[in-house]
Amino acid sequence: MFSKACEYGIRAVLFIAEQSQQDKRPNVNEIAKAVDSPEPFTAKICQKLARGGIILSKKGPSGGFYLEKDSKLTLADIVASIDGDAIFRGCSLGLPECSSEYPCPVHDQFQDVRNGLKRMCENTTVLQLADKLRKGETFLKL
Amino acid sequence: MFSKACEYGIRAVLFIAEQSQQDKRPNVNEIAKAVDSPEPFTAKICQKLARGGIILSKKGPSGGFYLEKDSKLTLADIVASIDGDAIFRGCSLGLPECSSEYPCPVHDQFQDVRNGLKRMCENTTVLQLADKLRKGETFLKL
DNA sequence: TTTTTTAAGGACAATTATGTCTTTAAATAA
DNA sequence: TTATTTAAAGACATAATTGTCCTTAAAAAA
Repeated sequence: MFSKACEYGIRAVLFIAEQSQQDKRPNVNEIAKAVDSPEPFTAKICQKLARGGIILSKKGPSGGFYLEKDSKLTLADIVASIDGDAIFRGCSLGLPECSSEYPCPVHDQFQDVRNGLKRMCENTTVLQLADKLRKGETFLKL
Repeated sequence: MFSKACEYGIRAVLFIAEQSQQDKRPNVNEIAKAVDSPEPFTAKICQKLARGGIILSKKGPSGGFYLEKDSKLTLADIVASIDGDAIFRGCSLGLPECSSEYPCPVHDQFQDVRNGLKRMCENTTVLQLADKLRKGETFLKL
């Protein structure tokens, strides 16, 4: 469904969000440990997310990655930033010209699934998910 | 969402189904042209589908690929045969132990989307889709 | 039987995704 | 100011996916 980079990226952002709520600013090493991902690859992904404005970063001692306290970030923002929006928009059979006027054989069937996915990702905020994490209701590794 | 191999595979099977309904048995060259896919790669995918019992094949002159007239094949069968069932079952964040007792942060949200996808793929038959193709209501390329 | 047509199979090549390492630049603290 | 900590950047390595090519085996037609 998502690329590995996107899986790690979502996990990383959720951890960063949860830490930010506690006024912490984890560095790559801490993030990689918390979400059980390869550290240098995680660094790459965090860089990309920071360049894309999805997360904020600060260099130097006690630096690291963080989110604004009132961030309105959604799952959809993270996914689009790493994997692009093909999963929300593209034809599931890869036809470049697929549309309702010129539909692929599964156009209608996938429309519903894709819209469901899109709506869910747009309506799920990172802060919501971080709350559940903090309460120990959900988990980021193992 | 799906691998390229799976996209080509679904398109190939739908073309084969539509041709089978007209008692034709297209060869790889005809399939690749009809669905606009690279011929040798398409051959590989058709081989795999034939080995998996998804489609039938016949060598020699006037040979090719075909389906039984009363095939009960669904989209889910094709996807599972090429990409496996991770898309229907696996954790969207890649956690190996994700479950309702030990859920990842997006477990509940994705449950619905994934179930929707699964149900749709299981309930959509290849013959249904081939009918629409034959009537010119849907398209396999461009 | 021979030739032709086709799928099957496997080796190979190219591309993309995943993952690592090293150097540089920024920021803080001493 | 200097040393230390950190992200940024880019080169590099590995693995997986995508794609090609060539040989073999099967089947039908001539």
